[in-house]
Amino acid sequence: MKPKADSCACHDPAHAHSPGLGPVAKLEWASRVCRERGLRRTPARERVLQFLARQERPATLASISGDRAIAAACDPATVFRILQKLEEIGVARRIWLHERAPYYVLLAPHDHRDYVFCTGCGRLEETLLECPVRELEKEVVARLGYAEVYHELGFYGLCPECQRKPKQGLRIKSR
Amino acid sequence: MKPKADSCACHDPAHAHSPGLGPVAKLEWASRVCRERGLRRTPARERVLQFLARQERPATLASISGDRAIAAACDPATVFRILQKLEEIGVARRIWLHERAPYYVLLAPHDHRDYVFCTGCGRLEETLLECPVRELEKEVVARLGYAEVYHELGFYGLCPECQRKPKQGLRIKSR
DNA sequence: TTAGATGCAAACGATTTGCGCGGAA
DNA sequence: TTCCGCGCAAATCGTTTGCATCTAA
Repeated sequence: MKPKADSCACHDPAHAHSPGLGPVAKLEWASRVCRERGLRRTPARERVLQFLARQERPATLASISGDRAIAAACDPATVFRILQKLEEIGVARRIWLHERAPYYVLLAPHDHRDYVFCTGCGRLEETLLECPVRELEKEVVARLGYAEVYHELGFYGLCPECQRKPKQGLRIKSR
Repeated sequence: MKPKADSCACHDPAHAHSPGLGPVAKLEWASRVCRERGLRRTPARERVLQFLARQERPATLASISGDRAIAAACDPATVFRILQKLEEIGVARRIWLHERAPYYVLLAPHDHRDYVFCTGCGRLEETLLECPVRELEKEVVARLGYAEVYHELGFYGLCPECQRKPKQGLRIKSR
């Protein structure tokens, strides 16, 4: 864990946070940061990074370590530790979306997405809406004195499909 | 659980969501909704509601059931079930703020707050900033077809105090 | 009188850790 | 040759549930 690099960990307010890189560039960026931070290159981490890079939305530890290629090659505990490390060096972020289990997202410079989570079925999708909150981050810095500020914006509601279902199983199992 | 009332469960887009009621009015509102929904009036729930009503920020199950008055009077499991029920009838909401344990907030008509969470020490405070996201909720309804939409906006960063501490214990224990 | 609430203790689900081994640097 | 990273199994943590009892209505 060398104290080397200062690669973007997405805290730079100058970043546009919106369009985002493609999976390839993302993976490249992530690998580079890992290397710069002195992490050893291991097949396990390589797979996890690949998986995350092509993900369109946050993934849980279960879904990651459940992935065919990953499950075949490495233990969930390892995946957990990899994710932990990735978060530590600012390559991934752990977020909570009304579930007991956290989700993980690969960060990437100039990238920011917001999601809608269906409280009926748990479906998760990008809003693709212009996010007005980045301005507010500045306020949090200026008025409240916080540093390295980022935000998380989540929408919750019933997706069209769940609206058609009987009023019964509306809310997802509370766990 | 009678299907009676239709009291505001904070999904009405007409609501201003901003200033909010005082603790007393809040408690009154909550009690009323409980009654209308056919919940029995019990001392345990009364205390929990009182506690939540005077809270300025989201509270965890642990902090609630750890409260002197509450701990003396009822079991954590009971508090859990009360909170569960409150959420069910739209009086409280469960949210996640980068912790394994969820937080609970008492809802109230015309009330909406956003918080900043310090990733260094876990401190939680209101931003008191004008929240621009309510507009976006409409978009989520209009463009994505979701219903009963609400949002959650959280800011994360290092509070002034934690910025002064050594770079060591910066990030809170990941658990 | 009766269905909803409660307490206690046990069960669970998912993360997190200890430990000894193996492989990248 | 050294540590970092890995797998396996066990520990933890906080939530969630089963069941018998109590109580508001």
